Amino acid sequence: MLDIAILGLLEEGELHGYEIRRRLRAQLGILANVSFGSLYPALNRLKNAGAIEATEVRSSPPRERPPAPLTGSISGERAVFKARRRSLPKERRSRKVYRITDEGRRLFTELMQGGDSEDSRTFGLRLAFARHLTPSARLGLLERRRARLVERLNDARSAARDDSLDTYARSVMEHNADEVEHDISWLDQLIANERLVPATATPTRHDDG
Amino acid sequence: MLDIAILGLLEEGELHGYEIRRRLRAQLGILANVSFGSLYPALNRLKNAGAIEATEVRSSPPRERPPAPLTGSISGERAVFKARRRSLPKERRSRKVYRITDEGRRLFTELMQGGDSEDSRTFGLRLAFARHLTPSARLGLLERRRARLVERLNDARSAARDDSLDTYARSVMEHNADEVEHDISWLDQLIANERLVPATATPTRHDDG
DNA sequence: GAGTAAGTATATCGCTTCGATATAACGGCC
DNA sequence: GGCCGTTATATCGAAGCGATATACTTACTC
Repeated sequence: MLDIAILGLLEEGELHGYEIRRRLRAQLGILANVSFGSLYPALNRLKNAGAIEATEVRSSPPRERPPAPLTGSISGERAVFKARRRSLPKERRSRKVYRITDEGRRLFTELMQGGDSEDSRTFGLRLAFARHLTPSARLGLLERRRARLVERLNDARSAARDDSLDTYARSVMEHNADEVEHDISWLDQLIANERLVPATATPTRHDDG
Repeated sequence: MLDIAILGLLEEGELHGYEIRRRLRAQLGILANVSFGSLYPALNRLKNAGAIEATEVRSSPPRERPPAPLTGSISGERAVFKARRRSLPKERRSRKVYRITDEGRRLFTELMQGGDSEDSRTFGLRLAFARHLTPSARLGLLERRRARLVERLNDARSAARDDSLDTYARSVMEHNADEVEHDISWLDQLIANERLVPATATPTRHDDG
């Protein structure tokens, strides 16, 4: 699950760990509210699998710090320090910048297609990166998800009919079923849209600087 | 999370592992689609914590049916009997029947109240067992959840406004926000209902067997 | 200008949960 | 009699989470 998210982000450019997490939270919200305790192991896992490469970047702005504070020119150092504080908010401490490999791109495609999107998070993630899929793969993703939700709706409705449930449990079950229904009609819209504009769809390729 | 579900079920009568799982799936659906790989460790955990007790039951005489205090309906019993003659003789191999203790009841109350219901599953589980809470605790649960969802709605809306998102990602984000909004108005109804009927609320105490 | 709070960045630990799998006993079926 | 499906308990490895540790920088306050 995390693998899809990481590879999907790295498809668009190299990033370091902290930034990956920041973007996942900002762009995908609850879908990928990921903690470091899962992110860093996931990055190592992907690195060991050859899906990504890491480069250690030392905090090296073009200007070097004076090697030794030998003399009493404290004011000189202070000036440098001050100037630095103003002008370079960019380079911080050592980071590991991750870059996707060919194997990673292959794996990404595989993960995007394969398996069924059991939970809504995995599906949401896949759909969020759906521009990387071919139109037919995209349609397949939507339709498989829809089929699964129809199954679930049946279960949810029959669970809600259970006589042994009290007010609260029943309310939860009914709300649950309503949400699944809502999800299905959302998917129906997406599917209809896919079918209407098969050729016009998403010229989202952009040249990266 | 599982602890709440297990203790909540055992509040209403003693059950064995397999049956606990069956009921969780049937009655709570997606909320507690639990696997044995989490159920049995959870049962052992609770046992070690003194929250539940286990009794090994050897293949008892086929006459007795200990497990089901669910319905009092005659037709239901006849149906069970008939089904039994055909396919399921009900008493099979050795089982471990679990029973909640006083400590377990204390823990259950604590888990039901404590912490914030971060994910919707934990909240749904708590609400499904809300009849065990006092009216004020119930109201608190609903209001804390509502507050959290309002926060989340802000995040979701601002994430959906992000210009860098393509059609698919934006659709996911917007759908997400819509669902949160829907959740909030559902909660508003529940809260209004709680406030309207504070005395009439849920005399759900039932005499068992 | 010193102290400190907050932000950036990587990493690990223990715990929970999941999916897969093993094992075992029994009934139904051909 | 052999095999499959159901009931039942249990364990394993992998994945993910929350908490925590460490280290460096930047920003805010007195």
